[in-house]
Amino acid sequence: MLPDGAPRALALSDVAVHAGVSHQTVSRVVNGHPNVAPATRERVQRAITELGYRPNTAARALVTGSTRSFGLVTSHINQYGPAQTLLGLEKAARAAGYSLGVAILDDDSEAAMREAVDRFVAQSVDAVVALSTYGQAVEALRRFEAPVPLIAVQVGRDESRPTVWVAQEVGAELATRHLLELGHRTVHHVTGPPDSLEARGRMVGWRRALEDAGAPVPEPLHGDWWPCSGHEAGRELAARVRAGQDDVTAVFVANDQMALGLLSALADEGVSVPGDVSVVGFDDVPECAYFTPPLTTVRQDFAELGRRGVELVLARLRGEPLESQPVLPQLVVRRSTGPARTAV
Amino acid sequence: MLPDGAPRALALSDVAVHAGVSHQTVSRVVNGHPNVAPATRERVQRAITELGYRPNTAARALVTGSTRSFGLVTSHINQYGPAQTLLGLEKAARAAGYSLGVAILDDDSEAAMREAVDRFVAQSVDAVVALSTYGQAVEALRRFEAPVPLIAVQVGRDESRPTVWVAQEVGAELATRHLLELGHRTVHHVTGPPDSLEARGRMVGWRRALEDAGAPVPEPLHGDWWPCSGHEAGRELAARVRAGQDDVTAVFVANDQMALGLLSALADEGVSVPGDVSVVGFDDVPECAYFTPPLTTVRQDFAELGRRGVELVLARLRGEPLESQPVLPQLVVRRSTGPARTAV
DNA sequence: GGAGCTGTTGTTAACGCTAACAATCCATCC
DNA sequence: GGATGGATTGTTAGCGTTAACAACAGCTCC
Repeated sequence: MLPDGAPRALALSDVAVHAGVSHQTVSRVVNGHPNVAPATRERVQRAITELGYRPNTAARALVTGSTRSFGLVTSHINQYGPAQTLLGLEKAARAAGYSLGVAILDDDSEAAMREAVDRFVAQSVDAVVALSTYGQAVEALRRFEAPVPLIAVQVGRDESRPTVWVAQEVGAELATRHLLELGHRTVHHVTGPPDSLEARGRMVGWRRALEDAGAPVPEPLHGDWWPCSGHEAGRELAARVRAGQDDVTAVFVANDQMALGLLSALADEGVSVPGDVSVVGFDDVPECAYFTPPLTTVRQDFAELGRRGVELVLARLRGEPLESQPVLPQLVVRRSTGPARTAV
Repeated sequence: MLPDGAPRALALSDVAVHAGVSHQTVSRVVNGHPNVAPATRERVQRAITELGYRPNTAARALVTGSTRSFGLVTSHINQYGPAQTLLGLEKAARAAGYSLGVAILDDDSEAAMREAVDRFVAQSVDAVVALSTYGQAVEALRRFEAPVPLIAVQVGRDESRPTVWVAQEVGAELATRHLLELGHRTVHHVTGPPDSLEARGRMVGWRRALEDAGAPVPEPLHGDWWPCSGHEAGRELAARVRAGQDDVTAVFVANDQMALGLLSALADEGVSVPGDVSVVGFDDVPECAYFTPPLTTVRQDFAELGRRGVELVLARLRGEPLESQPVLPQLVVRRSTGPARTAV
């Protein structure tokens, strides 16, 4: 009886015997080297397909030092943006002949980040991509001296590392200006978690748009990306509306999920959207066209982000510098925004 | 000047020289073998930490034939369920000392599935986990003769392969019975895509609950998991409600996203939920407590699913059979369901 | 006190691949 | 016609690790 099913995988030498050449010639064919006679090449090709040979990645990695794989470090992969970016990354990596390993951080600490990167380095990945990480983890990234290229995706601009990012501020300005142009005196803001660079970028853009327009900058409300925090912010704002503080007529919420919670709270409290208050979100998740009312929001092209991330990695591996341009977000107007009521 | 930054990674032999032992002794310490004198072990340990040595995964894989890694094949990772399951899988794999590679299928064809599995096999992964795949891909999985264990997660029960799954029918029965118990004469159903095993399971459970109760089984409406298709179904049903077909008082929608679309369509058409029609979803995504109205739904514990998937893989690798029990879903009652109006 | 353990360490040979070099063949050129 | 050179093929070594075996110490036991 055989040890366990598989009778030992095929090696180069098996193919070589079958084709009547040396193993090195087979290696040359497999790797597409020039200087193999067409007839030989074809004979080897045939032997390969007949036997169903696949090169052993581990052996190759041992001698070349490259696994043709990337490591992806991320947290919050269960959220729309990161998941969508992962999709783009994997596809682009695969197209370039690389495979993708993932590590999900248990928390956003430096230790977790360091451990994940270390594990990838031990696996001899060719590069590590850090996706949408927060707080300490981002700081850590900045300081790391890894023996492989370290690329950051979607964490906002970072001078110290190669980075691919969406221009968060631009998106936030777009949203805020849209509301101001509708005649709102000012725009309130529900932020994301303070240690998220995306959240900070959106806050910066919001503030800048207000200041540029000479509008007052109200104290922002703080959220954590989840609908629940948006709901709380919504209750708070609804209370102010009912108390007659009529500067609350427009809200820019830092992501769509929180906007959903906010809409739900406003509806509960009898505040009409967009009649009393206009709301803009961020991300353009597929659901938001079906919110009540359909949500005006800022679309980020996450798949593109993933693609550019891989592009940047490949450029780095070839030793080219390639300065990446930010991906630009777009405003998507739906029914949650409307003109400000004319003041009393 | 050095070739390119890294001065060559440390090898066992470097540590051996530093500690004054043979490389094999270092290997024994690294792998926790018994029969190393405590004093030696400690000396080697110290050398390891001083030098910052990390074993080379490729070399180890070459000789052992195991990479201590799993491959995850999936599509639709941008949806809540798969993403959440990935989280559970990665964490459990890491805890067991395995790393995780991902392959995302471009489409649900057999060719795509075969190619993904092949790539993982060439990478010498220890096992391949297939997550929530559809159509041809699932069929393909059934026929594959891979040289590594192939485990299916979340695709419903499958006699031919080790499988971890949520009892979809049970969840669907829970939802349907809940509506019947509220006094609805029958329950309409919006399905998922027909080639999804989950969708089929939910339809089976829905039908069974109706038949058990002696209720009529209406023709189901077909969706594709996305909010847009739920919206269409909602318009269709709203039209029937307004046409006076008063058997449309309760709908079980195969996932929460479609339920959102449906709620939005009903609201647009002036159909009150739960006044005129009660709605139940499936998944319990974090948003659904903030839908208008908050959605009654069926909760699946995806993280648990991931954990059990890894458990099953590990059992297989140890050669134990381990028959996995299904994960049981739970009904979460919110405000989208209410008693049927008493008939005219 | 020597046979026979047991525990500890070292030596050697793989694993499957690529890189470097050597060898061969054949055409071309003076 | 032999030197020159390019194209093609083969040979050898080594990547860093583990497995198998050998070697040796120190102990127990009769």
